[in-house]
Amino acid sequence: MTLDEAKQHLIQAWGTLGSSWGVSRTMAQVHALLLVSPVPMTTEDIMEALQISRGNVNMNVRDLMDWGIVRKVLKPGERKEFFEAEKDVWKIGMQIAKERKKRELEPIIRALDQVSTIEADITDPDVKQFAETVENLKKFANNTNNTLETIIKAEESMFWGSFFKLFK
Amino acid sequence: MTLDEAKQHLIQAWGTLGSSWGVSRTMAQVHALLLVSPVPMTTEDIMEALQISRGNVNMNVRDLMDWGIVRKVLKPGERKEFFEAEKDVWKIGMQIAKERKKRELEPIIRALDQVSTIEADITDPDVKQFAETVENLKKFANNTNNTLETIIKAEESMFWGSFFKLFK
DNA sequence: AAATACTTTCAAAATATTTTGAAAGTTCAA
DNA sequence: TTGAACTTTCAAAATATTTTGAAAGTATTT
Repeated sequence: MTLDEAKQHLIQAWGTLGSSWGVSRTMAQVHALLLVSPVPMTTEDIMEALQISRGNVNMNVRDLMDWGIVRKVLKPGERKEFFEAEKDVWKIGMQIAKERKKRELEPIIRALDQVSTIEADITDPDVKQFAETVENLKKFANNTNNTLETIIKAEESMFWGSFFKLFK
Repeated sequence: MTLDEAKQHLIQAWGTLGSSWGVSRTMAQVHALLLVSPVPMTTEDIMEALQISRGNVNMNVRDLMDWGIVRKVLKPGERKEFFEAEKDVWKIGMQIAKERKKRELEPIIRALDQVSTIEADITDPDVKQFAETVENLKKFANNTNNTLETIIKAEESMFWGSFFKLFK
């Protein structure tokens, strides 16, 4: 398998993985492409490599930056913008966990809290089952939230730990 | 908020959550509906509650059964099939983790292994970056896989633990 | 101030996914 | 064996999502 074949394989697989986790196929592919590139790429490089339009690249790169896993790089003397992906796989995982927690876990916790304000007769089996299920979902969601919080905090303090070591 | 309003809210929120995690909105809604129902429901009950077609209900219920979080219930003397959701939230979580591991994590690990068979000059920086990134992705994916495996196994042995206690 | 070199936006087009419903299939009782 | 009661399938229709590309916007140089 040549490098280009291998890259194509990986980009395809990453796109498929993305789309089964609710991330658009193309966004995942752009991410994979930047991930395996040894140097930052321009919009045109990406258009060329994935055969997609300028607008599409622009949009997906912006989303990846919103996720905090791709950065804009400006080269002195160049007008064009370059993009590079975070290469530390653990950091990528943490960043995605952090964002999904904020974007998807916290909203569902708020929705569950809302829905708990139901005022009704607890002797009605329908009401009872509902209240109980919601209560259990809340517990589970809060647990997940706290666990992630702990891991993310640990990760960040480890980062600052190594950061400060540089100055010892 | 009345029970019906609360149910509607929850079903909506669950649908939204599902679709941001790559599960079809309707499948998540059917799941939520069964989750808060105190009794098993028929295809027609579900059609009525969510205002969707028979074929749609049939398909989504089948998928939920494939995920192992909804069961078919046959009532003696009734021709119709009833469906009920697993109510134990922790079990639901474990079951989903188990399935996604099988359906999405393991395939990507295989893809990464495939892509590592690239035979090329390691002094080429392009090849080097690629090999390194793939290596790191593999480590991360295998780690995740093993962690899940451990949790699932622990969960299952706990289940068998409590199961056998019944016979003491 | 105008020209150049880019980036961003967004309505329309293309594509992908989901939904429908009627026909085919199945099961069971008479 | 037939027919009634149900479930499943799947091609076509509806809907949702993604993609395009050209126009508008922005920043920099001359």
